[in-house]
Amino acid sequence: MDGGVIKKSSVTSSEVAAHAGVSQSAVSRTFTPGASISPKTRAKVLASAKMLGYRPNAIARSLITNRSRIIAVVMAYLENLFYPDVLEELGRRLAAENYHVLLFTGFKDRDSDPVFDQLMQYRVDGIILASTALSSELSDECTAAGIPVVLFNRTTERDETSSVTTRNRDGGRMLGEFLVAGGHKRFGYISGLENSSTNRDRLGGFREALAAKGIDKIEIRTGNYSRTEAEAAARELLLLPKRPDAIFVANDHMAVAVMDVARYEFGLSIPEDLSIVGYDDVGPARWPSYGITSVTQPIEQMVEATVDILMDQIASGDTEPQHKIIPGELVVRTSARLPKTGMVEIDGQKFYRPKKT
Amino acid sequence: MDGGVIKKSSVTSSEVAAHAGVSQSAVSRTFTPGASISPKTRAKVLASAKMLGYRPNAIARSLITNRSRIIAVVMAYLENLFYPDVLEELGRRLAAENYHVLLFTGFKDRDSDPVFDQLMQYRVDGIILASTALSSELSDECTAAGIPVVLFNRTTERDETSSVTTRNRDGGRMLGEFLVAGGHKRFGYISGLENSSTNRDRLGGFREALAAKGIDKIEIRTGNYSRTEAEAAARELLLLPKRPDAIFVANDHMAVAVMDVARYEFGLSIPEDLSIVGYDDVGPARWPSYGITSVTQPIEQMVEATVDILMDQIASGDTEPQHKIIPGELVVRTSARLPKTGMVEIDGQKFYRPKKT
DNA sequence: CTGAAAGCGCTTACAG
DNA sequence: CTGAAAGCGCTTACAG
Repeated sequence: MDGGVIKKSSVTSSEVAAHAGVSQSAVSRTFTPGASISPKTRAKVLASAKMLGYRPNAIARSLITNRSRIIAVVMAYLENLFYPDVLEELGRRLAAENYHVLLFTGFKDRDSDPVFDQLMQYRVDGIILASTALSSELSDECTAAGIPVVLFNRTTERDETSSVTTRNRDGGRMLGEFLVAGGHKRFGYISGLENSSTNRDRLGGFREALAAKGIDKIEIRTGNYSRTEAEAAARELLLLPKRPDAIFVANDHMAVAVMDVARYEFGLSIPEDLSIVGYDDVGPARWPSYGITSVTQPIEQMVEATVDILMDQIASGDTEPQHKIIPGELVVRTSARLPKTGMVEIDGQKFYRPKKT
Repeated sequence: MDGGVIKKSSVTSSEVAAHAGVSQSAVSRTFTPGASISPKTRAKVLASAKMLGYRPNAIARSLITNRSRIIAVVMAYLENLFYPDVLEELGRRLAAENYHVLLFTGFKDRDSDPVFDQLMQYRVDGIILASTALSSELSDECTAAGIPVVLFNRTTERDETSSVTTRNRDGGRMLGEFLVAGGHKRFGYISGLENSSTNRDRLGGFREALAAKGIDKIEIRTGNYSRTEAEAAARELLLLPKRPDAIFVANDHMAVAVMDVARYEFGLSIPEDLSIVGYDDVGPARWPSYGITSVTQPIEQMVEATVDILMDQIASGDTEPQHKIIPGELVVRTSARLPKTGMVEIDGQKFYRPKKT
């Protein structure tokens, strides 16, 4: 009795061919969707393959097709649950397209050149940069090599690289209007990475909304998307002689830390003493301990757009930059005082949608 | 003027060889650490390579060396920050060994066979299973193919696959002793996946500690490592006529949800009305809103052990299962009433280390 | 539909 | 140290 899987290092298509009594080409065609092969031959091959435990070698296939079916994902800030959520959705969507994720973590800045070198060595079919920017030389190099690159949740100045973002400026503006309508008087802002496009746009929109009401003064401190730095920034703001009564924190990840500092170090009640709003609508923002009023970044839509751009560019070979901007929505919870009007409730979830005047 | 990077699909070693006036072998040797090549030839090659924008094709190299330098990481539960932390550390440590991570997410159960098929096609050099078990056939198949597999934070019954875990039984026991010493009388347990080894061990140790004090009754509900299910489990426990005064939740991710339910749905004070302890010592456990008394799972040590096993087995070709068990420690915070004795404070961090009797 | 053959871009004995 | 050559495991014209 034998009948089991052959215990050998790796079965090749030639071995299967020999076993099935066909050519190696026939084996290859059996495992190539759409190749011309008779049902009969195919069945023979499949039987032998199963018996021998054959699996096509994706490496050898890649070498010849010039397609690795691998997408490099460069992602930092994994401690911010927004990114693990994105990663999971990316994995799902790419798997559905029969692509795989080669993950590079821990590159927050433009120090990504070494990682980039490795991406290139693996001849990845596309690159998703979720929290890093490439230097423009690298970006050029990808374009030259015909490898599509998509920036996720970030743009570059000259828009020379494809990107998927949400309407950060609108979001910042909505939060500003919301806080003004809530009767707040003194405003603070805790920034993310100062030179990141999301940070600039959120602050820009916020400024604009306040300016429209004649408010020009915003106390700004830097949090760099880091919990620890956000805590320090919060302490500075809350120690101010004229303490803000509303703080916009550039993302929920930091907003959680800011709330903890306000409550547990300063003994403040939220939102009675201090209103806090964030951005992303990430997990902890929805936990009852925080209930952060926030602007959503719809992960599924963002990921879908990212994968669509990539698939399109891989198929067409045209890496002309594409930009997708997705609207977000202001979700109202308990971390900020409410305006008298403009609240809408849908399925138990509150939104702020003031009448346009 | 030219002098820029050549805009071509991909530069090969032969092109570099032609440009440098050497053989293709010489180019290969230049990029193979330890290969015998004269400094002079090497310099020539390097110069041409740079000028042409050459990067060795890792795919072609893999085909011939039978080493992809890719490790497959299968991971689920990314919404539990423990796992993103693990992922980041794994990325760092593997990168240091010049390995890369091919990530497969979203496979919680033994439904991992399709994903497994793909791992195999990419001829990965090793597999890390962080929240999935392979069926034993698959495990056998990896062994047959000589691919090292390490279970992270999980073991199998027959210990036929290498694993890295912490002393979950000891941890459960310590938590039990801690709660008994704290004067609690009625105990609840919210489980993780019931058939996971970590869950069984944590509960086993907890049971043992209580039994040693003559306590046999534990109200058990199932949380399956899911926030929503943990909330439901908490509601059931807190609705009991004789409500527990101490609940051990199988991990911090669920414990956070349980605390929120206790406080915001039942209006309970923690730890006055109810003590809660968790496991993992994950980010939110340390946030002041929660301050969960928990048992640490030292991620750096666990990841180091995992990578060590993998590197060892890849180098030696010997995939004999290895098991590494790392001790954890009971970190005391504010979510549970304190025992009168046995507390130790080190660097502002409290631990429970009762004298052994 | 099928097989023989070339070739993807490398590494690595082998001979010099 | 160096080059010519074989070969890794496939895909894909090409001819039949």
